[in-house]
Amino acid sequence: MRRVSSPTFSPLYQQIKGLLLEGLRSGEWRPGEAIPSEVDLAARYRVSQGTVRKAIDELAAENLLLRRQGKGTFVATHGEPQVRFRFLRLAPDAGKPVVPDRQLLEFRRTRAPVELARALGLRAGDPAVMLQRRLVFAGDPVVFEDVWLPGNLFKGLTPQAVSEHKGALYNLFETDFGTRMVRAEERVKAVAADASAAKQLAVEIGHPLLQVERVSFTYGDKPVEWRRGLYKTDRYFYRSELG
Amino acid sequence: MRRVSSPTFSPLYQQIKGLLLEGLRSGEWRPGEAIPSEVDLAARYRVSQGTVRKAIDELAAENLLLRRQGKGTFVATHGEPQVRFRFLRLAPDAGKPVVPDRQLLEFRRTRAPVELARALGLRAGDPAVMLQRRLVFAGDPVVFEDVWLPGNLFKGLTPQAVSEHKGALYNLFETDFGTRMVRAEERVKAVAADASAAKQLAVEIGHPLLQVERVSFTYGDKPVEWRRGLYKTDRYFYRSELG
DNA sequence: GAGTGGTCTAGACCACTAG
DNA sequence: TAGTGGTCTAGACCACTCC
Repeated sequence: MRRVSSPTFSPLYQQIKGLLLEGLRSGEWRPGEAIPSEVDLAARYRVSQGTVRKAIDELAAENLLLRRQGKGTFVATHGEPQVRFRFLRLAPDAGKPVVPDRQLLEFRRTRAPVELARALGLRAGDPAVMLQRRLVFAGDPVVFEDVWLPGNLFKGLTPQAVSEHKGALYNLFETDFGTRMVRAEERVKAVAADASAAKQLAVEIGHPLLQVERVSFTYGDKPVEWRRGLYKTDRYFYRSELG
Repeated sequence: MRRVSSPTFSPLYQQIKGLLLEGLRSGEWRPGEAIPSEVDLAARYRVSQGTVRKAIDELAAENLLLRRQGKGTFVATHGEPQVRFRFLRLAPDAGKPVVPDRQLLEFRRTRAPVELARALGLRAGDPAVMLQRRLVFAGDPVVFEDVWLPGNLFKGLTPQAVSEHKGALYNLFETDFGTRMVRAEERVKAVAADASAAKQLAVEIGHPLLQVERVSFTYGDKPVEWRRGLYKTDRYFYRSELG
C-alpha cells in the first residue's frame, strides 16, 4: 500500500477504512463475526498496525465495528440489547424500558409510490414490501406504524417470518437478508389521531400523537427502509440527545 | 507525568484529558480562544505529543474543542452557526433553515420549584431565573417556551440583556456568564394546545403540539438549565439522528 | 520560513482473554 | 502461554496557515 501524493489528498488510513467498509458491505465478514486481527490486516494491506488501528477506530466510533480487548474486533449486530435502544427511542415516563409485543397487522407486496421511490432512490413502480404493525408495551398499544422496503432486497420476506421472529426487525433483516441498518434519520411532528390510528392505539379521534418518519441507511449511506410511525406519548416519551 | 500501575488502571491520556477539562471548566481557556499547541502541552505535562493528541482527539469528538489544521486547537463556542443547529433541532418542511426572531415575553427572578430543583441538583427554594419567550420564523410563531436557570450562576442576567442580545441564548450565557452548554437531553411528547399556547402560536385550543423538555449540561455533566417548549410542527419538523 | 495540526512508522510494553 | 486489542514513545515527514 503506497500513498499517492496528489492534489486530492486522501490519508492511507482512510483508504484502509474504505477497504474494510467494502468487506463489510460485501459480506466478507458477517454481523457478529470477528474481522482479522490488527497485525493480520496490517500485513495484508502492507501498512503499519497504527494505520489499521486508526481506520478501525473510526469504524468503531460509527458503531460499525465493536472492539473487545483480548478477543478481537467484531462486526456490530442488532442482536445486542444496547443497540436496540439506539433505534427505538421510546422510553416510559416511569419504570424500566420493556420489550414490546410486536403485532403484524398487514403484509403486502406492491409497487413503490413516488414518495417512497424518491426517499429510497428507486423508480416509482419498482417492487416494494409494505408491512404494518403495532407495538404493545405491557398491554398498552403505543406504536402503530407502516414499514416500507425495496422488494428486490427482501425477496424471501414473508409475513410468517416477521410474525415468528423474536427480536427487532433489524435483527431479522441482517441475519436473513444480509442488510444491516447502520444509521437513520427521523422527522418528528405532532399530529391528531385519525380514525384508524385512534382505533389501533385506543384513543379518541383527534388525540395528539407523535408522528415519526424514518429513513434508514445501510453501509455507504444507502437508504433501504422508510417508516412512518404514530406514537402514543401519554405515558412514554421520545428520547433525544443533543451534543 | 508518570503512570500509576494500579488495580484501577487509568491511561495517561485520560489523565491528560482530565487536566484539559479542568482548564476548560475553570476558564483558563475561554470559548473561542486557542489552547496551547500540542508540543507545548506535551512539554508541560511531560508526555509525548501522541498522548496529548489522543486526549485532544476525544475532546474534539465530544465537541468541546475544535481543531484547525495549521492554526491551532480552539475552545468550542456557540458562536459558530453550525453549532446552533446541533441544539435547535427544528427545520422547515420546505426551504432553508431561517434564523428565528426571538421575543422575550416574561422574565422573573423567583425560587426553584421542587421539580426544577430535582432536575438541576438544587434545593427547592433556591434562587432561580425563569424566562418565557417565543420564536418566530419568517413571521410564523413556531416555538413558545419557558427557560429556567439557577439564579446563583446567572446573577447579572437582565431582561434587557436577553432582549438586546443577537444570537442564541447559549451564546450570551458563555460570553457573559462563563457557562458553556456542552450537551443536552430532550424528552419529546405530543400534547394538545392549551389556551395560552394556542394564543401564542396562533392555533386553536387542542391543536397538536410537540412538547420538548430539555436539561442542558455544562462541563462535567453538571445540569444548569431546564426548558419546556411547545413547537408548532405544521410546517416544521424536529430532526433526530439515530446511529 | 516558522509554527500548527495530521499522517505514518517501528518498537516496547501493558491489560485482557482463552486454552 | 500465546494472541488479542490498548497505551506510550520518538522521530520523520506532510498539509495548511500566516507572516
